[in-house]
Amino acid sequence: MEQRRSFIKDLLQSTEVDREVNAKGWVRTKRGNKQVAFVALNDGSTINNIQVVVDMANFDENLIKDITTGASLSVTGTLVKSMGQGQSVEIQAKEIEIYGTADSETYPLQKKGHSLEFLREIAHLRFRTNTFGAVFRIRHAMAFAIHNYFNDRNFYYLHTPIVTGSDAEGAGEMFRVSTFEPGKEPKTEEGKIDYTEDFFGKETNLTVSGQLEAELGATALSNVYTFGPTFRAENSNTPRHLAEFWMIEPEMAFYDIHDDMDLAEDMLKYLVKYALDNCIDDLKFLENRLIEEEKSKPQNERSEMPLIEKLQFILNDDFVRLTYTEAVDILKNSKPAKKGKFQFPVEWGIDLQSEHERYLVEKHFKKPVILIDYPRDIKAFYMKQNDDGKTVRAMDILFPGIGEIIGGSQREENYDKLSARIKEMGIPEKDMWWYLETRKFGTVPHSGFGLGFERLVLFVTGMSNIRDVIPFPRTPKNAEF
RNA sequence: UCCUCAGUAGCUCAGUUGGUUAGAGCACCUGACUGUUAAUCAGGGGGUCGUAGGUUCAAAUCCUACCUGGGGAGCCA
Repeated sequence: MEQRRSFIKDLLQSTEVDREVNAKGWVRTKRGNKQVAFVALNDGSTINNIQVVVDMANFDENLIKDITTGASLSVTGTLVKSMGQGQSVEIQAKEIEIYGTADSETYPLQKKGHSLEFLREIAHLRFRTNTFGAVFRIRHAMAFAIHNYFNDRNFYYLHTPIVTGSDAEGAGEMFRVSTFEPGKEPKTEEGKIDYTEDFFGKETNLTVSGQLEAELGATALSNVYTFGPTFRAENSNTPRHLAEFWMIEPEMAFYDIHDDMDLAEDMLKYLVKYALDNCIDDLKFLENRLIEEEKSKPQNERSEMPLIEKLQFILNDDFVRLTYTEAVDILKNSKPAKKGKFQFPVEWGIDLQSEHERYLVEKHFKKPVILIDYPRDIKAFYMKQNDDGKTVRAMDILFPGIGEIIGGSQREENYDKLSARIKEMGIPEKDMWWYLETRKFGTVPHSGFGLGFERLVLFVTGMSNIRDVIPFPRTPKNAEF
């Protein structure tokens, strides 16, 4: 009788031995001698492999030859207590079927470790490594936990459009969406491209944010969130930026900026705790990988604490909350400022530079920091204006090593103030009529924020390049796979 | 986009002030070994030194441009 396939994760936890089982997966390593071979098999259900013991006497020599790193197998045999050290159970193979061989001369993955840069060039195969297996299992867990978190708190998952007709958000350069043939665009009498002839009858782009649409949902459903792809055509070449990334944007009616911060902090802690509770094997692996990697670095470039401790540390303490103005005072009185070490001098009104944020988070407070009440001139039009006439109710959450992980604000709900600000900033009012109408009819105080999903995964996995926490990174000059 | 560092075997890297036939570890192939743990041991094959020019008797090594990648900055999530 055909044995039903078990996941390796379940087999490894099983105490029920001396029974026939079937496992399917990919070979990580094979070792042994003329009498017996040991095959480490992995099926992605866990970072751990199951050891398949092959008594050479029972199998065709050519079959065993084809079992090389990367080959895919179905193994039927007896789950037994391991005779060797290093694992509690193993499969004594009775039957082995090879689905696909992997020519050892040309298969790019080896038993030994590869650099992340090399693996990025073979992103179609990197899932098969321990590191990327761990990263993408954790990425899944975080996505799942986000839906859990919101579902448990009366939030509705709102699907905002990927193709948008408004370019008012001002969140960055956009990718145009058009069905015009390049070079053959119809022209108006003035010689400009005539978008009324285009598929949507107007100029359209890929979304840079679902926030404005989410606000519309929140003014009826109370609490909504979006979780979808976001596109920015910025020529950003850093380990923290992607042209295509995923963003979570909750939007809550009747929330002020303090409720907004409470939610953001609670959610981040929930997600970190979820990873610790559900992904500990993968986290342990990533922690060790990091320790190994940092051995070759000088002392001062190594992390201050191991990954798991760093995650636990986030849970234990409240995030520091202070105003932009207070932060500027701290920076002005800081050692680096007095010694002229900052490349950019600190002055009230400037947008804080990376070096300033890093000082606050990594040197001064040594914990996550939430900054609020930024100068209105450096923030978006929709943020609620404070009574001082100078600042807005914005909040940024800064994480060590990541920088801004969340950016949010209380929204301006006053029609007159909002439309005045739109005019002031030269945003085409005719494109914003629908947004403004939510302030005309039954307006409510409301708030929201945007969480960069990859930045979250970056923090939780301890990886250092954002291109290694999304399966197929899209960056300037790179859309391979 | 700017600054900076790098590109040598399938992978990771060494290669001195320019000087014979460019090396190592791992991987791969062959062989040995009765239970291995990224197995071990012995042997073997494997290179247009990122690309294109230039300097020189002579270039992996020096110069210029370009390409690719890392790190930092800006833009931001």
